[in-house]
Amino acid sequence: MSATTIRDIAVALGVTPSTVSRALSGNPYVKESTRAAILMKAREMGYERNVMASNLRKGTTNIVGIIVPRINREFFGNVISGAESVLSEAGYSVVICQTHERLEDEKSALKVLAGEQVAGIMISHSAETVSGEHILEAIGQNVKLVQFDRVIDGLPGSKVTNDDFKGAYTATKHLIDNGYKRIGALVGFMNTSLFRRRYEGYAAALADAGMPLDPGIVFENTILRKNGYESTIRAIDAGCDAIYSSGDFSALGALECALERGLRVPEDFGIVGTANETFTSLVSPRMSSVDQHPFEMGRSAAGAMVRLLGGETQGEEILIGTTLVTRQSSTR
Amino acid sequence: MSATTIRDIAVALGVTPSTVSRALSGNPYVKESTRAAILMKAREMGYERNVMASNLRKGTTNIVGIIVPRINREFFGNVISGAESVLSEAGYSVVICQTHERLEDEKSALKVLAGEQVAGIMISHSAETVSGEHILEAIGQNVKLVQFDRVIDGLPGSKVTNDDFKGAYTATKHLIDNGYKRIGALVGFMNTSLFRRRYEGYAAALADAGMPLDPGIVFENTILRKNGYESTIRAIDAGCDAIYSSGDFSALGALECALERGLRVPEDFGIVGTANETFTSLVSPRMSSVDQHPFEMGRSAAGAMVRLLGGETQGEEILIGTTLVTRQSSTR
DNA sequence: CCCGGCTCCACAAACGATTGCAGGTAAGAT
DNA sequence: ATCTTACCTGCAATCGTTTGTGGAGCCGGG
Repeated sequence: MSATTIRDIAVALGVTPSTVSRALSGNPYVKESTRAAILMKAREMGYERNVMASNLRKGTTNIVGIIVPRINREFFGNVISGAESVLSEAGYSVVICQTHERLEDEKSALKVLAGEQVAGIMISHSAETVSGEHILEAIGQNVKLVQFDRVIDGLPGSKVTNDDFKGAYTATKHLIDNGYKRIGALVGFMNTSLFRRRYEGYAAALADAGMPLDPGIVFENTILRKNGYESTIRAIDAGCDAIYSSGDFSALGALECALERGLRVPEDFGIVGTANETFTSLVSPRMSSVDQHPFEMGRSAAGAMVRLLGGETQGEEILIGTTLVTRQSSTR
Repeated sequence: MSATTIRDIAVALGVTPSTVSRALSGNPYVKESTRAAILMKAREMGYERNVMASNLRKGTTNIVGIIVPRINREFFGNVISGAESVLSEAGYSVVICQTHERLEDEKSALKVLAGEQVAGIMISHSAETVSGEHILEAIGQNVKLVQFDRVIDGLPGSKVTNDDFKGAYTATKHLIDNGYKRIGALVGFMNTSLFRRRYEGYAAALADAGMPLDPGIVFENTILRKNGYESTIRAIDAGCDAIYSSGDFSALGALECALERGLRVPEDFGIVGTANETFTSLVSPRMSSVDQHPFEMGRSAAGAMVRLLGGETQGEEILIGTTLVTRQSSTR
C-alpha cells in the first residue's frame, strides 16, 4: 500500500537498510552480487527514494530556486526555459519566484526558498534592489548563488551578464553608419549596472565617431511604452533624428511618437530597441533590436550553478554575446 | 551557527520540543502564556521551521506543481503568475515544469513532481496528450489534481476552463454584426475539447444568424502563423470576407495574407483572433481578439487547488469568462 | 600458526518535527 | 478532605534515509 522503503527491500533480502542505501547510492563498499540483487529487488518492488527523508538526512535538497522580476516577460521566460532544461537534465528541480520588481517581494522570495532548503538560487534582481545584504543573510553559507542579467557586486558565487556595452555600442554605431546625425538615448535606471553599461556603450560609440554626447537627449528611467513616447517628444523637439533605446517597449513608444509626429521611419527617424521581443518583428515598420539570447543565458547560468553545486568552482563570470537584429526601423 | 530548531527553543525555555511544536502549529492545548513566550523566543532566535523534517513527519509537502506546454507563452505565463500569487498566499510553494507540447516530457514531469512528493498538480496538457492514464498512475491517490485550459475527462479533481464556446460565439457574431457575409474559421486540433468547443461556438453563431456552415472554409490544425497564412489563401479563394481564428498567431498569418492580397482590413476583410496576445494591439491594423483572462484563470485554478488540499471539495468545474476586445481589424 | 590488511556488511545514531498517550496540576464538585 | 474534570505538558516513538564505527570473514605473508 504505502510506498516501499529501503527497509522493505532490506527485510525481503535479509540485509540491513544501510546496505540497501549504499547499494542504491553507488557506494563502492558493496559486493557486486548483493548490489545487483538489491537493484533488482528495488525495481521489482517499485521502490522510489523518499526525497524528503533523504534531504532531511543530508541537510540539502536538489532544488534550485530562480528569482526573476516577472516570468511573463519574453526575456525572463526564455531564460527560465533555458535554465530549466539544463537543471532538470542534471537532476535538479526548479522552483520559480517573482518579485514584480519589488524589493519586499524579493526578500520574501528569498525567505521562501531558504525555507525550502534549496541547494542554490539563481536571481535577477528587482528594480528596487541596490544592495545585496538581504541576499547574504538569506543564503547563509550553504546555498550557492548565481546572479544573471542584473547583478550586484560584493556577493559570492557566479555572475552571468549580457555584453550590454557591446550591444549598445553596436546598435548606436549601426545608427551612425546609417547616416543618422543626432541620436538620442532612452536608458533605464542608472543605479542598475546593466543600464549603466548600455549607456556607456552608447556613449562610446558616439565618441568613437567623433559625435558629441549631449546629456539633454539622454532620458533616464525610460523603460515603459508610455515613458518612451513621452521622452521621444522631447527628443524630437531637441532635434534628434534617431533613438537608441535600452528596451523594446520604450522603443515602441518612440516609434508611435515618431509616426504620430508625421515622421517617416526609417527615412526621417531611426530606431533601435533592445531585447528582440516578439512584437518587434510584427510592428510596422519592423523594428531593429539587440537580441540578448536569453535562452542561452539561462543555459549558461544554470551550467554555472551546476558547477558551483558540484564544487568545481567557487564562482565565475560569464559574458553572453548579443546580436543586433537589423530590421526596417533603422535601415535606409 | 546552524539554524535553530525547536529543541533549541525548548531548552532555552525549559520546556520540551513537543510543547514548542504545538505552540508553533496553533494547537489549542497550550497555555496562552507559554505560547506567547515560545513565539517570542522563536522570533528572537530567528527560528524557521525545517520544511523537510516537517514534511517527512507529516508525509506530505506544501509544494504544488504546475505543468504547462511552455512557460514563455503569454497565456501560460499569466496563468502561472495568477496561480502563484494565490498559492504563495496560502503557504504553498510552486514548482513549474514544461512539456514543450510533448507527451514524453509530460510523463517525465509528472514523475519528477511525484518524486518531490508534491501535494497537488495543476496541469494543462500537451498537444500530444489524449488520454489520462499516465496521470492517474503518477498521482496515486494522495496528490490532488487541477486541470486548466486543456482538460481531459475521466480524471479526478477539478477543472478550470475558459468559456470557449461563448468566446467563439461572440467573436463570430461580432463579425456577422459588422456585415461580413462569408466567415471562415481557423481552428486547432479537433481532438482537443478546447478547440472543439470553439468550433461549436463558431458554428452556433452562424446557425443563429441563419448562415450556412460550410466545411470547406473551416481549417483544422491551424494555430501557427504560417498555417494561418496558408489557410487564409484558400479561404479568400473560396470567397471569404472574414476569418474567425481560435488563435492569435494564426490570425496574424491571416492578416498578413489578406494585406498581401491587396485586401483592406477591415473594409474588405475582417479578422478576429483569440488570446489577446500583446502583439494584437501592436500590429496595424490593430487586431480584435478574444481575451481569456489568463491571470484570473490562474487564480481560480489555484483557488480550486487550495480547496482540494483543504478537503473542502472533491472536485469542481469552473468556467472563466471571456471578453471580446474589438479593435480595428473587425470593426467597420 | 599467527597476524596484518582488506572487503563487505550490521549496528545504531542521527536529521528535525509531529503526535498518541500518559501523567501532573489546579480548579471545582461532592 | 477527596474525587472528578479540564487543562496543560512531558515522554518517546516515528517518518525514511544516510553514515561513522566496529567487527566478521577471508586471504596471503612471515
